[in-house]
Amino acid sequence: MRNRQLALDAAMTLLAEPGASLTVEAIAKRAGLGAATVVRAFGGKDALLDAAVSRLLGPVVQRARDLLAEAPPHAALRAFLRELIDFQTAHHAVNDQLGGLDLPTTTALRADLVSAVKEMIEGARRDGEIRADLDPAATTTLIGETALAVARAQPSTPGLVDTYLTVLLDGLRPPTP
Amino acid sequence: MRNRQLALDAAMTLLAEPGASLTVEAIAKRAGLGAATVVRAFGGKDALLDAAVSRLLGPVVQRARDLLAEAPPHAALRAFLRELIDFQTAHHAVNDQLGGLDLPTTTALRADLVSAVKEMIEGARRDGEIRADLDPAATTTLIGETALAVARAQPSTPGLVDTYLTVLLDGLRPPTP
DNA sequence: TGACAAGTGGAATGCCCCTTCCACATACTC
DNA sequence: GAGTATGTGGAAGGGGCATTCCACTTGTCA
Repeated sequence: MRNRQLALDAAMTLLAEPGASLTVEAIAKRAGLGAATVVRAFGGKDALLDAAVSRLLGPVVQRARDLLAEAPPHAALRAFLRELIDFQTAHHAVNDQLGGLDLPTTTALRADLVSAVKEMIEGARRDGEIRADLDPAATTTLIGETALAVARAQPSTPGLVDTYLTVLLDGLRPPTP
Repeated sequence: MRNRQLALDAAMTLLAEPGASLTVEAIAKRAGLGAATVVRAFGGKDALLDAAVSRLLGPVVQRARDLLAEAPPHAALRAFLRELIDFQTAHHAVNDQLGGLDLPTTTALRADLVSAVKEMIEGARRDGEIRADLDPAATTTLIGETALAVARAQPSTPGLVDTYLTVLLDGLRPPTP
C-alpha cells in the first residue's frame, strides 16, 4: 500500500522536526492524504507512531550490535554514545513526546538497545575501564539518560559533544589511587 | 482566601505523586473544592501550577544560595546537586509534565537556580577542581540535565546517588596527566 | 432578622483531537 | 462497458479537558 509508506515517511519527517505537531491531521497533511486514510492504513495513531519510531530506531540498534562485534567494549561504547547523541539531537520528539505511549515494537527495540549497551558496559568493566563499584544495569540506565541529557544540553559548538563524552567516560573510569 | 491555599496545597501534593493526573478537576477534588473555584482563585490553570511549582522550587533555590555562601564552590556544588537530585526524585512531575507551559515565576526561579549553579561551577573551575576546557554556561546546562538523568535513573539502592555524583564530579575534574 | 454582597460548584460551553461513517472515486473482472 | 470490490477523505461522532455560566449558599452589616 503506497499510502502506508507516504504516511510513514510523513511521520518520520515530523518526528525529526523540533516542535512539530504530531496530530493525525498534521501527519496526513504532510503526507498529502486525508486523516481517515492515515488512520486506516495503520489501525490507529499509536500503531503509526510505533512503526515510524521503529523505523528510525532500528538502524541505531543495529549500529550498536555492529560496534559491539567490531570493536573492544569501551571503544564501542564511546563510538556508540556519540552516534546515539547525534540521533537523539536530531529526534528530540522521539524521546520527549512519546513518553506515555504504549508502542510495542518500539519498546522491544529499546530493550534491544539497552541490552547492547549493557554488554558494552559489562565488557568495559571486565577490561578495567569502568569502575567495578557500579551496577551494570543501573549504569546502563544512567548512561542512557545522560546521553539524552547531553542531547538536550546540545551545544551548537561543534566538538563539545566529544568533550562531554570524555567527561562522562572519565567519570566512569576506576579511580586512580 | 482560604480556598487559594487549599488549591495550592492540593497541587503541590499532586506534583509530588508520581503519575498523578494534574487536571483541574483532579486538583479540585483533592482540595475538596469545585473546579470552578480552583480556576477562579488563580485566574487559570497555568497560574495555579506556576504558583505551586514556585512554592516547591523556591526553597531549593534558596538552598543553593546558602550553600554558595557557606561552603567552597566545589563542595557547595556537590552538596547542592545531592539535594537537587533528591528534590527531582520526589517531584518527577515538576520536570516531566510541565515542559511546554509558560510559567513566569517558575521560569524566573529556574533562572536564579541556573545562575547559582553557574557560580559554583565558575568558582570550582577557578579552584582547579573542574577542567578548564569546559564552557561554564554549557556545563551548567549539562549538569542540570545530568542531575535530572540521575533522578530518572533513580536507584532504589541507597547510596547509589552518591556514587553517581562521584562519577559526574570525577569526570569534570581536570585530567591527571 | 432581613437585605444585600461575595463566594461556590454542578452543569453547560467550546476547543482539540482521535476515530468512525458514508457518499463518492478508482480499479479490477468478465 | 457494466458491475462489483476496494480505497478515499470531508464531515460527523465522541471523549477529555479548561473555562464560563448561573442558581444557590454562605457571610456581613444594619
